[in-house]
Amino acid sequence: MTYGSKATTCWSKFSSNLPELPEAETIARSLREAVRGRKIVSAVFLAKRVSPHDPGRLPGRTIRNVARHGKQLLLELDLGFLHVKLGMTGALLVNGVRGAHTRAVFELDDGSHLLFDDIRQFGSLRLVDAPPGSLGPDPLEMSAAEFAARLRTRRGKLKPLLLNQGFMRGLGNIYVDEALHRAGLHPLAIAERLKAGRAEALHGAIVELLHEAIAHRGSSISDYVDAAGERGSFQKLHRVYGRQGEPCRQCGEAIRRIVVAQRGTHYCPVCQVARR
DNA sequence: TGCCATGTTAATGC
DNA sequence: TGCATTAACATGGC
Repeated sequence: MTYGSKATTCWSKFSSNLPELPEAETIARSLREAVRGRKIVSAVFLAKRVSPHDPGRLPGRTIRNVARHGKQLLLELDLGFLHVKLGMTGALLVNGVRGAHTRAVFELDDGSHLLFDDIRQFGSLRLVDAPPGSLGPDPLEMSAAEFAARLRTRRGKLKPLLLNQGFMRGLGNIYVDEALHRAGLHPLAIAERLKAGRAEALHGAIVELLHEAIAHRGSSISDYVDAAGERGSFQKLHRVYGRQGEPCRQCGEAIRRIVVAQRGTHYCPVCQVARR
């Protein structure tokens, strides 16, 4: 992905590939500073796939705040919410350069522009009256005991369960693999069979992982170079994701890659032993 | 060239 | 009901 050029310095890029909770949090924080209090002057949608059904409601609305909801974003307006699903390649750019993958352009009352770029168009923008209620709790807003209690009721495998946004919102493929490694749990382990202590330890690993990733502004796994140097850096600290064949940082064993629930799944066969 | 990567949703079957 | 499986969507990268 390339947007703008190094010669163009007066814009900021709030994006990441494969955005999960830490990337969405990073985007929300930086976007909040840039657009809070701004009024939307005009909104143009360039792709039907990603445009809301009633875009005419947007002009004149004031953006009161920007919140993260799992791995999604909510622009809180003075009338409803603009619900942003980033999908795999969605990006929100303040004063970005309009390009072939720009799907929406919002003109704001201070003269700035907010772009929604999305190469693969898995993302969407919708106007809603209330935050979506169909997702599970946020891992950062849930106690370890609550998490363990929820795990206990599930008979599925850990990997697909943690990817399931209805069970818990915010984790995607990268952070599920990283969390399971930190907790020493095999991706195929059955949720309900975990002892309470191990379930709570998994929650602790998830929270610690997410906080570290947020501190590093998330993971950027594409090779683009941002003019402002605002790429996330957490990809350098991945312990298993994308490291198949490389030595486990904990024990030296080669990281293995298997497919679970149609997703590449990375784990250490020594540190993450399947128990029965 | 054709497959892979990904998140989400839907469909189907057990 | 929950869980597994498969497909669809889009497109750049290899």
